[in-house]
Amino acid sequence: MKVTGEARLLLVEDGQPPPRLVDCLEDWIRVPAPEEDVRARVEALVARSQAHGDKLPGLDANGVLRYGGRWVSLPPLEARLTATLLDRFEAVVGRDTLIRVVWPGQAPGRNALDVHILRLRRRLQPLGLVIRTVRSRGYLLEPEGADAGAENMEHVPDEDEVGAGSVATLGNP
Amino acid sequence: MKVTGEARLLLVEDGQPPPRLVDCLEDWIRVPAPEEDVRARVEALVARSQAHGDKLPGLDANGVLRYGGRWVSLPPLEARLTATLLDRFEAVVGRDTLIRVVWPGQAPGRNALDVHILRLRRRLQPLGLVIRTVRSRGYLLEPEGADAGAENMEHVPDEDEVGAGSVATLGNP
DNA sequence: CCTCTTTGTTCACGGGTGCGAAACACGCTC
DNA sequence: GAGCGTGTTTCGCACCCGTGAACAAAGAGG
Repeated sequence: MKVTGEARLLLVEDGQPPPRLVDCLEDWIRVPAPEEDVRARVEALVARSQAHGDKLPGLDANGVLRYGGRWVSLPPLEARLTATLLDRFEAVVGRDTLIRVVWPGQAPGRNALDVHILRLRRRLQPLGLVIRTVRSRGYLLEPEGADAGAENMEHVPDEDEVGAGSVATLGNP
Repeated sequence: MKVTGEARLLLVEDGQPPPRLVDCLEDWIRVPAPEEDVRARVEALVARSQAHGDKLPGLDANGVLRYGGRWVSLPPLEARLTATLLDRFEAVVGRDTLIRVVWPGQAPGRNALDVHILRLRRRLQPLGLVIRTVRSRGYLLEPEGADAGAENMEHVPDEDEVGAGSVATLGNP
Protein backbone atom coordinates (compact mmCIF):
# COMPACT_ATOMS: atom_id res chain seq x y z
CA MET A 1 0.00 0.00 0.00
CA LYS A 2 1.38 3.31 -0.98
CA VAL A 3 1.88 6.05 1.52
CA THR A 4 2.60 8.85 -0.88
CA GLY A 5 -0.09 11.03 -2.31
CA GLU A 6 -2.20 11.05 0.76
CA ALA A 7 -4.22 13.93 2.03
CA ARG A 8 -5.13 14.41 5.65
CA LEU A 9 -8.03 16.07 7.35
CA LEU A 10 -7.40 16.77 11.01
CA LEU A 11 -10.40 16.67 13.28
CA VAL A 12 -9.74 19.16 16.04
CA GLU A 13 -11.61 18.86 19.29
CA ASP A 14 -13.29 21.87 20.73
CA GLY A 15 -11.02 23.77 23.07
CA GLN A 16 -7.82 22.72 21.27
CA PRO A 17 -5.81 25.32 19.38
CA PRO A 18 -5.97 25.21 15.57
CA PRO A 19 -3.08 23.37 13.90
CA ARG A 20 -0.54 25.05 11.67
CA LEU A 21 -0.67 23.49 8.27
CA VAL A 22 1.08 24.59 5.12
CA ASP A 23 0.74 21.61 2.84
CA CYS A 24 -1.97 21.95 0.21
CA LEU A 25 -2.99 18.37 0.89
CA GLU A 26 -3.73 18.99 4.52
CA ASP A 27 -6.74 20.62 6.07
CA TRP A 28 -8.48 20.71 9.42
CA ILE A 29 -11.90 21.24 10.85
CA ARG A 30 -13.34 21.69 14.28
CA VAL A 31 -15.60 18.89 15.49
CA PRO A 32 -18.41 18.45 16.01
CA ALA A 33 -19.30 19.96 12.66
CA PRO A 34 -22.10 19.62 10.11
CA GLU A 35 -21.52 16.59 7.97
CA GLU A 36 -21.77 18.64 4.81
CA ASP A 37 -18.90 20.79 6.03
CA VAL A 38 -16.71 17.77 6.59
CA ARG A 39 -17.64 16.39 3.23
CA ALA A 40 -16.92 19.67 1.49
CA ARG A 41 -13.41 19.73 2.91
CA VAL A 42 -12.82 16.09 2.08
CA GLU A 43 -13.93 16.63 -1.48
CA ALA A 44 -11.71 19.67 -1.80
CA LEU A 45 -8.74 17.63 -0.60
CA VAL A 46 -9.49 14.83 -3.01
CA ALA A 47 -9.85 17.26 -5.89
CA ARG A 48 -6.57 18.91 -5.01
CA SER A 49 -4.70 15.65 -4.66
CA GLN A 50 -5.84 14.67 -8.12
CA ALA A 51 -5.37 17.95 -9.91
CA HIS A 52 -2.34 19.20 -8.10
CA GLY A 53 -0.96 15.68 -7.74
CA ASP A 54 2.77 16.09 -7.95
CA LYS A 55 3.16 12.95 -5.96
CA LEU A 56 4.38 11.15 -9.03
CA PRO A 57 7.66 12.33 -10.45
CA GLY A 58 7.31 13.93 -13.85
CA LEU A 59 10.00 13.98 -16.53
CA ASP A 60 9.49 16.34 -19.43
CA ALA A 61 11.00 16.22 -22.90
CA ASN A 62 13.82 18.51 -21.91
CA GLY A 63 15.19 16.25 -19.22
CA VAL A 64 13.70 18.17 -16.33
CA LEU A 65 12.51 15.95 -13.51
CA ARG A 66 9.99 17.51 -11.13
CA TYR A 67 8.96 16.07 -7.81
CA GLY A 68 7.60 17.51 -4.62
CA GLY A 69 7.79 21.08 -5.85
CA ARG A 70 11.47 20.87 -6.72
CA TRP A 71 13.28 19.92 -9.87
CA VAL A 72 16.60 18.89 -11.32
CA SER A 73 17.83 18.80 -14.87
CA LEU A 74 19.19 15.50 -16.09
CA PRO A 75 21.76 14.91 -18.83
CA PRO A 76 20.48 12.87 -21.80
CA LEU A 77 21.74 9.49 -20.68
CA GLU A 78 20.49 9.83 -17.15
CA ALA A 79 17.20 11.15 -18.49
CA ARG A 80 16.72 7.94 -20.48
CA LEU A 81 17.62 5.93 -17.41
CA THR A 82 15.12 7.84 -15.32
CA ALA A 83 12.39 7.53 -17.91
CA THR A 84 12.78 3.77 -17.93
CA LEU A 85 12.76 3.53 -14.16
CA LEU A 86 9.77 5.84 -14.13
CA ASP A 87 7.36 3.86 -16.22
CA ARG A 88 7.94 0.98 -13.85
CA PHE A 89 7.79 3.30 -10.87
CA GLU A 90 8.22 1.47 -7.57
CA ALA A 91 8.84 -1.79 -9.42
CA VAL A 92 12.05 -3.57 -10.31
CA VAL A 93 13.64 -2.91 -13.69
CA GLY A 94 16.28 -5.40 -14.83
CA ARG A 95 19.80 -4.32 -15.62
CA ASP A 96 19.54 -5.70 -19.14
CA THR A 97 16.40 -3.66 -19.77
CA LEU A 98 18.15 -0.52 -18.63
CA ILE A 99 21.20 -1.24 -20.76
CA ARG A 100 19.04 -1.86 -23.82
CA VAL A 101 17.17 1.41 -23.36
CA VAL A 102 20.15 3.57 -22.50
CA TRP A 103 22.45 2.20 -25.19
CA PRO A 104 20.29 1.12 -28.13
CA GLY A 105 23.37 0.38 -30.20
CA GLN A 106 26.03 -1.54 -28.36
CA ALA A 107 26.63 -1.55 -24.66
CA PRO A 108 29.85 -0.02 -23.37
CA GLY A 109 31.93 -1.57 -20.62
CA ARG A 110 30.46 -3.60 -17.82
CA ASN A 111 30.87 -0.82 -15.32
CA ALA A 112 29.08 1.91 -17.20
CA LEU A 113 25.60 1.26 -15.90
CA ASP A 114 26.74 1.09 -12.29
CA VAL A 115 28.51 4.39 -12.56
CA HIS A 116 25.51 6.10 -14.07
CA ILE A 117 23.23 4.65 -11.43
CA LEU A 118 25.57 6.06 -8.84
CA ARG A 119 25.55 9.50 -10.38
CA LEU A 120 21.81 9.42 -10.85
CA ARG A 121 21.40 8.48 -7.19
CA ARG A 122 23.32 11.54 -6.10
CA ARG A 123 21.29 13.77 -8.38
CA LEU A 124 17.95 12.39 -7.21
CA GLN A 125 18.75 12.61 -3.52
CA PRO A 126 17.78 16.28 -3.02
CA LEU A 127 14.40 15.51 -4.57
CA GLY A 128 13.62 12.79 -2.05
CA LEU A 129 13.81 9.98 -4.58
CA VAL A 130 15.86 6.84 -4.03
CA ILE A 131 17.11 4.06 -6.30
CA ARG A 132 17.11 0.73 -4.46
CA THR A 133 19.25 -2.20 -5.50
CA VAL A 134 17.62 -5.60 -5.85
CA ARG A 135 20.59 -7.83 -6.08
CA SER A 136 20.95 -9.86 -9.26
CA ARG A 137 17.55 -8.54 -10.31
CA GLY A 138 17.88 -4.87 -11.08
CA TYR A 139 16.96 -1.50 -9.66
CA LEU A 140 13.85 0.16 -8.29
CA LEU A 141 12.94 3.82 -8.11
CA GLU A 142 10.80 5.02 -5.23
CA PRO A 143 10.20 7.95 -2.90
CA GLU A 144 12.51 8.19 0.06
CA GLY A 145 11.32 6.33 3.12
CA ALA A 146 8.85 4.01 1.42
CA ASP A 147 10.80 0.85 2.10
CA ALA A 148 11.45 -1.15 5.30
CA GLY A 149 10.29 -4.38 3.68
CA ALA A 150 7.04 -6.17 4.30
CA GLU A 151 8.18 -8.03 7.38
CA ASN A 152 9.57 -5.41 9.71
CA MET A 153 6.56 -3.15 9.71
CA GLU A 154 6.87 -2.16 13.31
CA HIS A 155 4.31 0.45 14.11
CA VAL A 156 5.96 3.37 15.85
CA PRO A 157 3.20 5.50 17.30
CA ASP A 158 4.03 8.58 15.28
CA GLU A 159 2.99 11.38 17.57
CA ASP A 160 2.61 14.71 15.85
CA GLU A 161 2.93 18.04 17.48
CA VAL A 162 -0.75 18.42 16.76
CA GLY A 163 -2.13 18.21 20.22
CA ALA A 164 -5.61 17.00 19.57
CA GLY A 165 -8.08 14.79 17.97
CA SER A 166 -8.10 12.04 15.41
CA VAL A 167 -6.78 12.13 11.89
CA ALA A 168 -8.74 11.07 8.89
CA THR A 169 -6.49 9.85 6.11
CA LEU A 170 -7.68 9.98 2.55
CA GLY A 171 -5.95 7.46 0.37
CA ASN A 172 -5.03 8.29 -3.17
CA PRO A 173 -4.76 5.22 -5.42
CA MET B 1 -6.23 36.85 -17.52
CA LYS B 2 -4.78 34.93 -14.67
CA VAL B 3 -5.46 35.85 -11.09
CA THR B 4 -2.53 34.04 -9.59
CA GLY B 5 -0.78 35.43 -6.59
CA GLU B 6 -3.83 36.17 -4.55
CA ALA B 7 -5.41 34.11 -1.86
CA ARG B 8 -8.97 34.31 -0.63
CA LEU B 9 -10.65 33.31 2.58
CA LEU B 10 -14.39 33.08 2.27
CA LEU B 11 -16.40 33.87 5.38
CA VAL B 12 -19.52 31.75 5.23
CA GLU B 13 -22.54 32.76 7.20
CA ASP B 14 -24.29 30.23 9.34
CA GLY B 15 -27.00 28.47 7.46
CA GLN B 16 -25.29 28.77 4.10
CA PRO B 17 -23.98 25.66 2.37
CA PRO B 18 -20.19 25.21 2.33
CA PRO B 19 -18.51 26.42 -0.87
CA ARG B 20 -16.73 24.09 -3.22
CA LEU B 21 -13.17 25.19 -3.59
CA VAL B 22 -10.36 23.43 -5.35
CA ASP B 23 -7.66 26.07 -5.57
CA CYS B 24 -4.90 25.73 -3.00
CA LEU B 25 -5.05 29.48 -2.46
CA GLU B 26 -8.66 29.50 -1.42
CA ASP B 27 -10.15 28.49 1.87
CA TRP B 28 -13.31 29.11 3.79
CA ILE B 29 -14.52 29.25 7.35
CA ARG B 30 -17.87 29.47 9.01
CA VAL B 31 -18.53 32.69 10.93
CA PRO B 32 -18.77 33.53 13.70
CA ALA B 33 -15.58 31.68 14.60
CA PRO B 34 -12.79 32.05 17.15
CA GLU B 35 -10.32 34.62 16.00
CA GLU B 36 -7.44 32.22 16.35
CA ASP B 37 -9.17 29.90 13.90
CA VAL B 38 -9.49 32.66 11.33
CA ARG B 39 -5.90 33.65 11.83
CA ALA B 40 -4.69 30.08 11.51
CA ARG B 41 -6.36 29.77 8.12
CA VAL B 42 -5.12 33.15 6.99
CA GLU B 43 -1.59 32.25 7.95
CA ALA B 44 -1.85 28.95 6.15
CA LEU B 45 -2.98 30.76 3.00
CA VAL B 46 -0.18 33.27 3.23
CA ALA B 47 2.38 30.52 3.70
CA ARG B 48 0.99 28.66 0.72
CA SER B 49 0.89 31.71 -1.49
CA GLN B 50 4.53 32.36 -0.76
CA ALA B 51 5.71 28.80 -0.99
CA HIS B 52 3.68 27.65 -3.93
CA GLY B 53 1.55 30.34 -5.42
CA ASP B 54 3.99 32.67 -7.07
CA LYS B 55 2.95 35.78 -8.82
CA LEU B 56 4.00 35.98 -12.44
CA PRO B 57 6.41 38.67 -13.53
CA GLY B 58 4.83 41.19 -15.85
CA LEU B 59 6.44 42.73 -18.93
CA ASP B 60 4.73 45.70 -20.57
CA ALA B 61 5.05 46.98 -24.13
CA ASN B 62 7.73 49.48 -23.15
CA GLY B 63 10.12 46.85 -21.91
CA VAL B 64 9.45 47.41 -18.23
CA LEU B 65 9.58 44.22 -16.21
CA ARG B 66 7.86 44.23 -12.83
CA TYR B 67 8.18 41.62 -10.13
CA GLY B 68 7.93 41.59 -6.39
CA GLY B 69 7.20 45.31 -6.15
CA ARG B 70 10.33 46.31 -8.06
CA TRP B 71 11.01 46.86 -11.71
CA VAL B 72 13.74 47.23 -14.32
CA SER B 73 13.69 48.55 -17.85
CA LEU B 74 14.99 46.23 -20.53
CA PRO B 75 16.50 47.10 -23.91
CA PRO B 76 14.57 45.77 -26.93
CA LEU B 77 16.56 42.62 -27.49
CA GLU B 78 16.56 41.60 -23.87
CA ALA B 79 12.85 42.41 -23.67
CA ARG B 80 12.18 39.94 -26.48
CA LEU B 81 14.33 37.40 -24.70
CA THR B 82 12.45 37.93 -21.46
CA ALA B 83 9.06 37.76 -23.14
CA THR B 84 9.94 34.38 -24.63
CA LEU B 85 11.21 33.05 -21.33
CA LEU B 86 8.13 34.43 -19.67
CA ASP B 87 5.46 32.60 -21.60
CA ARG B 88 7.21 29.41 -20.68
CA PHE B 89 7.74 30.58 -17.13
CA GLU B 90 9.45 27.96 -14.96
CA ALA B 91 9.87 25.68 -17.95
CA VAL B 92 12.77 25.09 -20.27
CA VAL B 93 13.07 27.15 -23.46
CA GLY B 94 15.49 25.84 -26.04
CA ARG B 95 18.38 27.92 -27.30
CA ASP B 96 17.16 27.61 -30.85
CA THR B 97 13.72 28.89 -29.87
CA LEU B 98 15.28 31.90 -28.23
CA ILE B 99 17.51 32.59 -31.20
CA ARG B 100 14.57 32.38 -33.58
CA VAL B 101 12.53 34.83 -31.53
CA VAL B 102 15.28 37.30 -30.81
CA TRP B 103 16.76 37.35 -34.30
CA PRO B 104 13.90 36.66 -36.76
CA GLY B 105 16.22 37.29 -39.69
CA GLN B 106 19.52 35.54 -39.48
CA ALA B 107 21.29 34.49 -36.36
CA PRO B 108 24.49 36.29 -35.43
CA GLY B 109 27.55 34.56 -34.07
CA ARG B 110 27.38 31.54 -31.88
CA ASN B 111 28.10 33.32 -28.62
CA ALA B 112 25.70 36.22 -28.99
CA LEU B 113 22.94 34.48 -27.10
CA ASP B 114 25.22 33.53 -24.23
CA VAL B 115 26.31 37.10 -23.79
CA HIS B 116 22.78 38.44 -23.75
CA ILE B 117 21.71 35.78 -21.28
CA LEU B 118 24.60 36.86 -19.11
CA ARG B 119 23.61 40.51 -19.24
CA LEU B 120 19.97 39.71 -18.69
CA ARG B 121 20.93 37.66 -15.66
CA ARG B 122 22.66 40.60 -14.08
CA ARG B 123 19.70 42.83 -14.75
CA LEU B 124 17.19 40.35 -13.33
CA GLN B 125 19.12 39.57 -10.18
CA PRO B 126 17.89 42.54 -8.11
CA LEU B 127 14.32 41.49 -8.88
CA GLY B 128 14.76 38.04 -7.37
CA LEU B 129 14.49 36.30 -10.71
CA VAL B 130 17.01 33.75 -11.89
CA ILE B 131 17.79 32.22 -15.27
CA ARG B 132 18.89 28.62 -14.84
CA THR B 133 20.95 26.82 -17.42
CA VAL B 134 19.78 23.38 -18.47
CA ARG B 135 22.83 22.12 -20.22
CA SER B 136 22.45 21.27 -23.90
CA ARG B 137 18.71 21.94 -23.48
CA GLY B 138 18.18 25.63 -22.97
CA TYR B 139 17.32 28.09 -20.24
CA LEU B 140 14.63 28.40 -17.59
CA LEU B 141 13.34 31.50 -15.83
CA GLU B 142 12.12 31.15 -12.26
CA PRO B 143 11.97 32.96 -8.92
CA GLU B 144 15.10 32.71 -6.86
CA GLY B 145 15.35 29.59 -4.73
CA ALA B 146 12.77 27.27 -6.26
CA ASP B 147 15.04 24.49 -7.40
CA ALA B 148 16.92 21.66 -5.83
CA GLY B 149 20.16 21.92 -7.69
CA ALA B 150 21.85 23.94 -5.02
CA GLU B 151 21.04 23.27 -1.42
CA ASN B 152 19.57 26.66 -0.59
CA MET B 153 16.71 25.27 1.42
CA GLU B 154 16.16 28.11 3.81
CA HIS B 155 14.00 31.21 3.86
CA VAL B 156 10.75 30.69 5.72
CA PRO B 157 9.45 34.23 5.75
CA ASP B 158 7.11 35.70 8.29
CA GLU B 159 3.66 36.92 7.61
CA ASP B 160 1.66 40.00 8.40
CA GLU B 161 -1.72 40.64 9.84
CA VAL B 162 -4.93 40.90 7.91
CA GLY B 163 -8.19 42.41 8.93
CA ALA B 164 -11.33 40.43 8.23
CA GLY B 165 -13.84 41.79 5.81
CA SER B 166 -16.58 39.87 4.12
CA VAL B 167 -13.99 38.42 1.81
CA ALA B 168 -10.38 38.87 2.76
CA THR B 169 -8.08 39.21 -0.19
CA LEU B 170 -4.46 38.59 0.55
CA GLY B 171 -2.15 40.31 -1.87
CA ASN B 172 1.28 38.97 -2.50
CA PRO B 173 3.89 41.72 -2.15
C1' DC C 1 36.45 -23.12 6.91
C1' DC C 2 38.77 -21.00 3.20
C1' DT C 3 39.01 -19.35 -1.49
C1' DC C 4 37.27 -17.94 -5.86
C1' DT C 5 33.71 -15.87 -8.52
C1' DT C 6 30.00 -12.86 -9.20
C1' DT C 7 27.80 -8.64 -8.47
C1' DG C 8 27.54 -4.05 -6.92
C1' DT C 9 29.65 0.52 -5.04
C1' DT C 10 32.75 4.12 -5.29
C1' DC C 11 36.74 6.71 -6.75
C1' DA C 12 40.07 8.85 -10.05
C1' DC C 13 41.26 10.07 -14.66
C1' DG C 14 40.89 11.90 -19.41
C1' DG C 15 38.75 13.39 -23.79
C1' DG C 16 35.29 16.13 -25.67
C1' DT C 17 32.23 20.08 -25.44
C1' DG C 18 28.77 23.46 -23.92
C1' DC C 19 28.61 27.45 -21.57
C1' DG C 20 30.29 31.65 -18.68
C1' DA C 21 32.57 35.78 -18.63
C1' DA C 22 35.78 39.38 -19.67
C1' DA C 23 37.47 42.37 -23.09
C1' DC C 24 37.09 44.73 -27.16
C1' DA C 25 34.85 46.88 -31.30
C1' DC C 26 31.19 49.29 -33.60
C1' DG C 27 27.05 51.97 -34.19
C1' DC C 28 23.32 54.69 -32.45
C1' DT C 29 21.11 58.30 -29.66
C1' DC C 30 20.92 61.85 -26.31
C1' DG D 1 31.56 63.12 -26.53
C1' DA D 2 29.38 60.15 -23.25
C1' DG D 3 26.53 56.49 -22.56
C1' DC D 4 24.12 52.61 -24.06
C1' DG D 5 22.89 48.57 -26.96
C1' DT D 6 24.72 44.98 -29.62
C1' DG D 7 28.04 41.60 -31.83
C1' DT D 8 32.64 39.12 -31.79
C1' DT D 9 36.76 37.01 -30.05
C1' DT D 10 39.00 34.45 -26.74
C1' DC D 11 40.02 31.94 -22.63
C1' DG D 12 38.88 28.67 -19.26
C1' DC D 13 35.85 26.22 -16.22
C1' DA D 14 32.48 22.72 -15.40
C1' DC D 15 29.99 19.18 -16.96
C1' DC D 16 29.07 14.66 -19.65
C1' DC D 17 30.43 10.08 -20.26
C1' DG D 18 33.38 6.24 -20.75
C1' DT D 19 37.35 3.49 -18.66
C1' DG D 20 40.19 1.24 -15.19
C1' DA D 21 40.78 -0.07 -10.64
C1' DA D 22 40.09 -0.78 -5.60
C1' DC D 23 36.90 -2.47 -2.40
C1' DA D 24 32.90 -4.88 -0.21
C1' DA D 25 29.29 -8.36 0.20
C1' DA D 26 27.05 -12.69 -1.00
C1' DG D 27 27.31 -17.51 -2.92
C1' DA D 28 29.42 -21.64 -4.86
C1' DG D 29 32.59 -25.16 -4.55
C1' DG D 30 36.30 -27.68 -2.81
